[in-house]
Amino acid sequence: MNLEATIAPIRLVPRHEPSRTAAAAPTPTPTPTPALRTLCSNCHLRDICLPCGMAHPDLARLDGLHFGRRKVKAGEELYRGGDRFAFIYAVRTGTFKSSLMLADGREQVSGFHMAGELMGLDGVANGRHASAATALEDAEVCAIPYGHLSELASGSAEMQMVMARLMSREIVREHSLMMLLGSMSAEERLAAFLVNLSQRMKARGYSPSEFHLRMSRAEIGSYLGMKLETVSRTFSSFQQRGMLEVDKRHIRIVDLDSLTRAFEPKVH
Amino acid sequence: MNLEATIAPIRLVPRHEPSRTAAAAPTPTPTPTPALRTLCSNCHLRDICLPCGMAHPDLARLDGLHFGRRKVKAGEELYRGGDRFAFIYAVRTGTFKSSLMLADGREQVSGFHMAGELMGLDGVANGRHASAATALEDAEVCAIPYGHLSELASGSAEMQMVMARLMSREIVREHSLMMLLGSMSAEERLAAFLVNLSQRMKARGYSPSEFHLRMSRAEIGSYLGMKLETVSRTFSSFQQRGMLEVDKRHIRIVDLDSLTRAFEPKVH
DNA sequence: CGTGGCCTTGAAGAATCTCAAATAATGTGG
DNA sequence: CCACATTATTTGAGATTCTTCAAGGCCACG
Repeated sequence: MNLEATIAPIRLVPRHEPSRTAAAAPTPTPTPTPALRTLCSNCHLRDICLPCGMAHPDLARLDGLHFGRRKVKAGEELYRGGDRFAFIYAVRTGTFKSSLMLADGREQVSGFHMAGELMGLDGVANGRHASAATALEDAEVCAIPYGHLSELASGSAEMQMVMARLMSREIVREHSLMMLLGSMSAEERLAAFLVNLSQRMKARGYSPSEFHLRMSRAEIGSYLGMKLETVSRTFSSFQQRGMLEVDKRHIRIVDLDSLTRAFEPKVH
Repeated sequence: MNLEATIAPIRLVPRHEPSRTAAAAPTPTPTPTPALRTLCSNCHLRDICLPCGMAHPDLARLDGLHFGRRKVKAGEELYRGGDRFAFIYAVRTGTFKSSLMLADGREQVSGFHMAGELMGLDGVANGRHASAATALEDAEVCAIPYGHLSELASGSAEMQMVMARLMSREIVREHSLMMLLGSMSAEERLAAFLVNLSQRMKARGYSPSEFHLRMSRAEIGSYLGMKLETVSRTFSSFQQRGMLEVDKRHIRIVDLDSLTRAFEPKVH
C-alpha cells in the first residue's frame, strides 16, 4: 500500500543529480576546511542553535562530531530539491532562503534562515531534500551529518527529545505561515513578516527596529504569496502612515505597535 | 536568549485549560475502553499508519504499548490549541480536521486526516498542542502516549528513524500546502485538493473517482485559502466543463487527467 | 558612462470577496 | 407527521483587492 498518497497533492519538480551539469553543480558533500572545525560548546550561537537546551554530557558528545564548515557565496545553492539528503545545516553567518519549485518554474519561497537556524530537516522524510536552500549573501554554515547525529541520538534520550522538538518546531512554524497565507490580507502578511524579522534580529543582538533586508521584493512576495509590486506598494503605504521608514532594503520600524496591530484582531 | 522569536510571527490564540468550562471540555486524557485494546501488528491499518515500515522486533515492542482507543462524536474536539500535549493520535475511523485559531476568531484549517493518519505531532515542540483537532463525523482514534513512544524509541534506532520520518513528512506535507496557498489560483487549489483526496481514498481501498466529502465548503475554503462561495463556484465550473460531477458533498471525478492538468505547468 | 538588476508608481484589468437572496436538507418540538 | 427554525449550498451582482502591464528612476558594476 502506498503511503506517498497521504502526503503531497502537489507535484514538485524533482531535480535528481543526473539532470545537473556536473561542473556547475554545488558539491553535495561539504568541503570542511580542516582548520575550521567547530565545537558547539564554544560556539557563540550555542544558545539559539542546535545545542540549545542541551546539558553537558550531550553537549560534549555533540562536540565529538566536529561539524565541517562550509562557505557559500551569495546566490549559490547549498542544496536543491531532489538532492540526496545527508546533512542538516546550521547557519553560522549570512542569510538563506529555502524554496520549492513547481514544474512550470514557479518558485515558492518557504522560509528565510538566519544565524543559528537549521535547514534541511525536510530531507529526513524521503532521503532527498524537498526544497532548495540558497544563500542571499555570502554565508557560512555548519554541515551536520544527519547519520552521525541520529546515531548519537540513539544513545541519549535527551538528544532525541531535542531533535524531535526541532522538527516539531518546524511544523509549528509552517502552521503559522499557512495561517498567514490562508487568511490574511497583503498588509497583514507584510506586517507579520516584519515583526517576525524584528524579533529574530533582536534575539541575535541586533537592533529590532532598524535592519537591512537580505531578500528582494520578489522573494518577500513569493514567501508571502503576493506579487513584488504589491510588496512595494504595501511598504510605501506603511511608510506614508508613519509606521515604517523604507529606503530600498533598509528598514526602520517607527511604530512597532501599529505594525503589530496591523495583523491582529480587527474588532468589527 | 529567547528562541521563541525564531518561530512564529503570528500570535495564535492560546487556549489554556483555565479558560475552559470544566464540564463541557473534552477530557484531555483518553478513556480507553479496556476491552478495546489495540495491537498494531493486528491492525488493518498497519501498512499506512504508525507501524508502516517497521520490522518485527519493533512492531512487537509497539504492541507492548497497548494504545487506548477513544471514540469521538461528530463535531467534538479531540484536543485544542493550548492543550497540554501528551498523546499523538492515529485515526482509526472517521475524518478529522486540524485547525488554528487566530485571536480574532478567524479559523485556518491546516489539514484533514483520514484512517491511518497521525495527528498531534505539532505538540512536541512546546509540550502544548498548537492546533485543534475536530471530528468531522463520528470517529475513533488510537491515543498513543508520546512519552511511552519516545521511551520505546530510545531503545531502537529504527524506531527513532520512523518517528523522525513521520515528523519530516509532516513538514513536507505543509511545504506542499504552502506552495498551494502561496502561488496557485483558486481552480488550481481545488483541483490539487481533489486529486490528493482521490489518491488517499485509493490508498485506503475506496474508489478514487467517487467519494463523499466529509467537510463543508467553508472548511475546504479555509484549508485552501478561499471563501466558501468561491469553492462552490469552482465546483460548479469544474462540473460544467465535464471534469466533475458534484451533488452537494458527493463527488464523482469524471476526468482525472484534466483535473490534474488544472494544477500543472501552464506553458505560456 | 552605459547596462542590467531592482525598486517604485500609475492605470487598467482580472480574480476573488462581500452582500444578498433563493433553494434544499436537516433537525426540533408540538 | 407537520410546521418551523437552522444550516449548507448555490447563484447573481457589485465592490474590492490584488495582479498585470508599462514606464521611469536609482544604483552598482564593468
